[in-house]
Amino acid sequence: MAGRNREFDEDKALAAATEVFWTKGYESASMEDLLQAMDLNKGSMYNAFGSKRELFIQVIDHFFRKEGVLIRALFEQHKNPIKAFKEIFRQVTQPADMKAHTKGCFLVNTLGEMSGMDEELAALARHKLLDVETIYLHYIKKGVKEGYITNEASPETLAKYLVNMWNGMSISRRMYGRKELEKLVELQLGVLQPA
Amino acid sequence: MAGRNREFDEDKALAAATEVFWTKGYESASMEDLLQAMDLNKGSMYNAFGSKRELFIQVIDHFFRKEGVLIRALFEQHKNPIKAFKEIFRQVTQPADMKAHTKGCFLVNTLGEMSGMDEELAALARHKLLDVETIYLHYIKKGVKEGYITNEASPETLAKYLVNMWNGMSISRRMYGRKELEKLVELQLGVLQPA
DNA sequence: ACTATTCTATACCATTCGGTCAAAATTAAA
DNA sequence: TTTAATTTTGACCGAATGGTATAGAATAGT
Repeated sequence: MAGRNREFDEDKALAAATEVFWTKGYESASMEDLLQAMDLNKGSMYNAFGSKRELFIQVIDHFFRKEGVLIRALFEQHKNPIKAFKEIFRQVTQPADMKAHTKGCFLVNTLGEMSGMDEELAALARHKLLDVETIYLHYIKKGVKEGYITNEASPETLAKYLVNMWNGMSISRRMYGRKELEKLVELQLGVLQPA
Repeated sequence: MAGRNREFDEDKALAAATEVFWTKGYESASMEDLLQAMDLNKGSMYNAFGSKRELFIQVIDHFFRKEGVLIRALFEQHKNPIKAFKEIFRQVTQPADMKAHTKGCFLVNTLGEMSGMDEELAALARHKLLDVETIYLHYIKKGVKEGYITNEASPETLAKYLVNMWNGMSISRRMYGRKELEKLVELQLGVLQPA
């Protein structure tokens, strides 16, 4: 009841696959691309993950497991949730590098690509984005109670508003320069505390 | 110096191809899909359009030629540009059918899919969206002069704000139901006339 | 009527696609 | 040390991909 040990690090393999899927999208990412990035042979990959589709599902899960933690951490670092949102949107206005800028948001990309093509994978991305909304909602409620957020719309609507803002900026970042994006962030976050 | 006449209607062929590209995206739309929808054989298609890529370029051009006219017409129908924007976003909250709802915005889909894969096609979609922005800008300026729009941000920023709102809603429509989308439209268009 | 040109229709092509399989290699339990 | 389980490796596969070539039908100018 035993066998040969795995030689590759599953986490690193998933991270490498994430990069490929994120950059190219699901359809355009070929198994050859993925195997090369993951540094695996076909057999190993299919033995470990089953198929391209199943790999993708694991990649999305793996991605959000890490991302969710980061988002929560940001809100915990700031008493004022608006400050946290500013940090979140700094990823958009001041991306690490040009490639990060072009890649956009993995979940938004996936929801866009898979809608109408593969409802199951679309739903996967959609649910992760709704999980983000749930995180937002929690800290927006807190922000309203503590007086940081004064807009009279319901926290539920405000949470959706911010997810929608994220969705929009994930597209608009491919259209506008840094200054323009920063003005958009300022205008849109201003809605949370009307004059 | 002559020859046989074309038997198919180029406009109808492009419209049929638009439907396929819009629903499936560029990569996922196969030539077989396209030829079947356009009701053409390979030879005719390659003779008339050159390649899948060139067909796509023509499809995008054809699409926006019609769409640009519709958008301008909407603004001409309403003295108050905010009313026109409400009409524009009614496409999102009250789509013709479920399929139209899932398809989203052709230009947003294309910009998302092609960014990082084919910069030329991405730029094509981006420029069309910037053309939309230019139309918005024109009528926003008018709306400010005539007192319909009171937000003190520059018309240029407001135009980008509305394009960004469109981009966001093109994704969010795959996440939320009608009522929720309507609340988002209300909240976001409210920004144009602060209390 | 003739000829040049352009259309349609279909057989065909090389390449790439995701995926399978069998053999060799490795390991842990018995 | 044997045995059974598991992974790695790379050859292999059928199907689908975008694209080409060729033959025949139709239509224009001469």
